[in-house]
Amino acid sequence: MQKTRNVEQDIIDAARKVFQMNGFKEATMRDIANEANINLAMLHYYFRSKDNLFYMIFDEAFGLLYEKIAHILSDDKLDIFEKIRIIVSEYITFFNINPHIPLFIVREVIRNPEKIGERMKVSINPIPTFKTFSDQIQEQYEKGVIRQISAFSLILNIISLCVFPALAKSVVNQLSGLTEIEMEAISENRKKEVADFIINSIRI
Amino acid sequence: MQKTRNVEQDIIDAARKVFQMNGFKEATMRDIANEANINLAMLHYYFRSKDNLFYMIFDEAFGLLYEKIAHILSDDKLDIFEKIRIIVSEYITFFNINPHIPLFIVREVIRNPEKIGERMKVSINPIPTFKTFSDQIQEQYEKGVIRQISAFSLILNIISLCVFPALAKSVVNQLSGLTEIEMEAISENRKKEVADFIINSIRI
DNA sequence: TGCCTGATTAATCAATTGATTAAATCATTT
DNA sequence: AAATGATTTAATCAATTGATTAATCAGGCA
Repeated sequence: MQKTRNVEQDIIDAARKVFQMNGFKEATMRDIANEANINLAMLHYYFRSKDNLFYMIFDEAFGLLYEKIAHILSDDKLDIFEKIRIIVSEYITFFNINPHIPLFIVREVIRNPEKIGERMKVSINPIPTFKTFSDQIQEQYEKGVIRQISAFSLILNIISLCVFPALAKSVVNQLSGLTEIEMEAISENRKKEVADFIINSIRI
Repeated sequence: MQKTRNVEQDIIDAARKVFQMNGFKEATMRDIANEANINLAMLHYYFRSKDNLFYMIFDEAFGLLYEKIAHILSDDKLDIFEKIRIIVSEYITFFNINPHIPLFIVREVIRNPEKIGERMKVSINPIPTFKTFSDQIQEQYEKGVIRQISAFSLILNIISLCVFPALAKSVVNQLSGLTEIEMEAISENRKKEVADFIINSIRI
């Protein structure tokens, strides 16, 4: 009772894997075809060009990343500290599941800043998100709850602390000789540790 | 009175630029030859293969990064807070001058973990550096000066906060629409801001 | 000067890769 | 069953790229 396979979906799954792992240039249509268990001509039959396939994957990846933080930042039922804890926890989990996404995005932006920059902008709803969070920080600062910091800096610091360790995981792995399981435990620990680190830093 | 040009040095400079910008696979020997104002055959005449050239550039980049932090961490005349301020300042400066190095290294480790992992290890003197810093943290914790944190976590956080913004500069640039001069000013500001952020976080 | 060694060049090779084509196969409808 | 349109395949093309080769050039030395 095998369901007839969905070739398009197989291709997208294969493309996601191959593109995220290797980047646009190093990914080959033949690799994607193999991964999807079809041949090269079929791949071009379903998605006319490498560019087509690629932008589909890129938009999806960037959308996932952006939506996650935007959604939390603009939630007006959460206080600053709750937001920090949730973002840190969700991002660290996300990057454990999708370890190649941050490098993938950074790499492609560097390769083609104008074109990729455009695509990122269309994914972004023009930042009421940012305004909400920024006001919230200002408010808490005026109440004497936290030190002065710009929303920009705080968000950049949060993302830095979540993304970079995921990005550099293979480097740390190689240099430290830790096992996969040990790395996993450290990463799990970091959900609390990083949130505490950030909160301790801004709380007066 | 033109000094006769040093072709080897021209090649190394060209290779550094092209490899760091594009990574191993996307960099072409023809690009390097053009950048060095020689032709392809000359390039192979001086450095037999692309691999040869590449590892020279990789070792240099990784060595620079590592030596910088190792040197400061193992200096026993500096207290923890001084170390943090110096590392943050020097790394932020360094990544402004060499914006492609972090991505370059991460990318190549992912491309070829075993081979590149080996090369990184030979650049590293087996970490008395790390021991010194670790002891120092433990000591300050016992004196009640700082909160408990592992040397590993603290170093990872410091590096994350210095490297990631440099890495993601092109993304931020595209999304924010800030000018080069504004980005430069923010980066300069961050030297103090990031050091404060870290120190506030660990100081009791 | 004439030779010799190292530097330089143009041409070419083989492998890889995105893309296309034309033929073959399959499924659905009449 | 025949026909029609969608799917699948193998073969091929042109461009790119790392590497090599053979020929040429430059300049120091006998």
